[in-house]
Parts: sequence; C-alpha cells; structure tokens
Amino acid sequence: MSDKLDRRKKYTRMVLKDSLIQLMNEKTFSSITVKEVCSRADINRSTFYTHFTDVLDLLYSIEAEIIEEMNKSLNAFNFAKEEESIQMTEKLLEYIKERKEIFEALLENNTGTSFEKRVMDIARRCVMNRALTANIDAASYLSTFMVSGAINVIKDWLFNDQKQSPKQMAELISQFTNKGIGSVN
Amino acid sequence: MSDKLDRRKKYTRMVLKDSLIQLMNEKTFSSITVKEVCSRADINRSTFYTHFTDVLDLLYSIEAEIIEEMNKSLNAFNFAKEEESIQMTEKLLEYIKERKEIFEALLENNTGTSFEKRVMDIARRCVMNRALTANIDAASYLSTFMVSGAINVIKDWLFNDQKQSPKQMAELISQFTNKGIGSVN
DNA sequence: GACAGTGTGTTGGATATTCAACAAACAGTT
DNA sequence: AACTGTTTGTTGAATATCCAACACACTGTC
Repeated sequence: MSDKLDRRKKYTRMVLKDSLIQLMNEKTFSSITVKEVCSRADINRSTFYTHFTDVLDLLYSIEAEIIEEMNKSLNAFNFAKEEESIQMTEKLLEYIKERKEIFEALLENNTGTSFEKRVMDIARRCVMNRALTANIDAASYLSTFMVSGAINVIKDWLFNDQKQSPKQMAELISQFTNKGIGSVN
Repeated sequence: MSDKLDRRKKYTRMVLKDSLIQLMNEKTFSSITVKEVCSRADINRSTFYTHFTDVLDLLYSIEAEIIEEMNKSLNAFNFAKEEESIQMTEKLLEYIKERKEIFEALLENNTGTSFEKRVMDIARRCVMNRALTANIDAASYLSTFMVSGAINVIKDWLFNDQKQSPKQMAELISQFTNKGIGSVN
C-alpha cells in the first residue's frame, strides 16, 4: 500500500508497536497506559496521538500488520507445491506462536466474543483482502476457510498444550487436511 | 556534561555510532563511507553532517564515549576496596575487549603512532579529565599512569593471545601491581 | 579525452517530533 | 469533602530530520 512512509513515521510506529508487544508480555493489556508505552519506546507522548488514538488503536494496527502477514503466507501457501506446504504451515505456526500475547489481548479486550470467533474474524478479513486482489480462484478462496477446521487444535496447542514443536504440529495438521493447514487442491 | 540532549539527537547519534561499530567488524575503517554508515543506521545522509564532519569525526566521538566510560571505571576503581578491585579490572577488560575493533581502527588511522602511544594518549586524556574534577588526590592521579605498566600485557592478550578470560587476566595483572590494574594505595 | 558511476558536502523547503504547559477526568487518602 | 497524585487528550512554538536537488571531486572504462 502506501509504502512511501517517511523514515521518521516508520520508526515511530515500529518502536511503539514493539513497546506494546513487550509490555503485553509483562502485564495485562488493560493495565497498560499510553504514557508507559511511550516512555519505553522513548517517544514523546504527544507524538503518540498523531499516530494512534489510544492503546487499543495501537493494538489494532499491530493486528492489521499480522493480517497482512497472514495474507502473504496464505497466498504463498496456496501456490506452493505439496511438499513445501508442511514447511510453510510450520512457519505460519511459529509466527502465530510468537504473537500469542496479541491474540490473548484481543481476546481479553473483546469480552463476549469467543477466541474462535475472534480468530475467525481475522481469517475472514484475510479472505476479504485476498478476494479483492486478482488471480484468486475459487479453490484457494475456499481453502482459506478450511483453516477453521484446524483452529481448535491450534488453540489448544497455543494456550494449553505446547508439547509439540511448530514442526510437529504442522505435520499433525497435514494429516487432517490434504495439504498443510487446508486446501481443496 | 550536556546531558539534556533532545531525544532525536540522542537517537541519531546512537544509531550512527552503532552502525559504524558494526561496519568496523566487517571491513577496514578506511573503506567505510558516510553513505554506508547512514544507510545502515537508516538516517538521512544530510542529517549525518549536522552531527559529524566525516566518518573519522564519528569514530572520535565513539572514542570520547569510551574515554568517559574509562574515567568512570578508573574513578570507581581508585575508591574501591582491595578485594573489589580485581573484579573491577575484569569488567574494564571486558569493556575494552568488546570494543577491540575501535582500537584497531584508531591504530589503522594513525599510521606512525604506535598502538602503545595511542592507548597512552587516551589514558592521558583520561587523567586530564580526572584532574579537572575535584577530590582527586595525588595517589589516584598517579595510579592512572600505572596502567601503562600492564599495557603490553593487555595488548598481547587483546591482539595475539586471548587464551585467558578477562577474569583470569584481571587476576594475572593483579600479581604485577599491588591492586588490580594499578594503584599506589 | 570523453564518459558513466559513485561518494561528498551543502542547500532550502516540507514534514515530523519534541517539549512544556494546560484543563479535565479519575482513584485513592486523610 | 478537600487533597494528592496520575493519566489523558490537546495546544503552539521550537527544533530536528527528511528529502530532493545541486555542484564538485574521484575512479575506472571506452
């Protein structure tokens, strides 16, 4: 998209995001203040407000970044050969695992909506984005929704289990679908 | 000193210094360009010139930072108890070791002046600074010059040997002086 | 020698960030 | 209820950085 952002803007947003992710690893989302995020990022508080309205807004922008990243992964996945797909699923799982606390924060901040619904919402938005881009055929469109088939397994692994490595998980999931996370082929 | 620098200035100088140190680990000092330093630091080249005149100037500012750090170490060292001194020497040696490439660059860039002379020059400047601050007695003043007694041992360790750990070196040096790196006590 | 390619300093206007200050909302204390 | 301390948005002027452009010097190549 608008990839021609000023160096300063890029940097400011990056450190603010990093700062929030760090803090989410240390305390609950609702206890994190704007002041705290800024002081850790070493960014003036007034600058924060030129980019984001509040901490939740910042969180959403991180989420948007994740969605973009998942989009790329899913896109690449659908066009990958079968033997590469397990490896790609593994990478996607690693990516999700690293951002576990963000999903937790989104969950915490959306009381009423379940974790599954929330993740599916993100997945749906991925599909929307992908549908808008060209060269998306019906098969790959459908395959994205197949992710939901594995979502409960992933959730369990993410928040309860974690006994398997991302690699092992990727292989496990590939047994349930015919191609990694899910594709109708 | 002027510790009330603008956040932006602090950041800019920091990343430029880091960038140069990184590059010095990869190639010779004289082959490093301003453009290169800036591009790695993700800082506009014109901004570079508002802080430093050229790459050598940047290097000197790193050196100045080191000198300041050595000053602190030496000051603390002179007022430390005997049993703490070896430990402090060890820390100082670790600090020097981490910045080995800077000394090399300074050496490379001062053909004609030997390594020993160069280090002694730095040491002298430390002493000058310390002499300007209050509460420096003759003993601690003198002790700084005692560093030179161990300088050849350190040099050998730094550029040839490196078989001993900083801890072992600190103990070794303490055998040659009566208190760590050197103090008349 | 003409030429293309690259790094150097420098400039001016556009843009982003800082800083200090403010009023307002809120939580906890006495 | 008054008080203290903290966070929140917001403002305006000061400051720093960015960016694009420029002339210049240097290097290697045809």
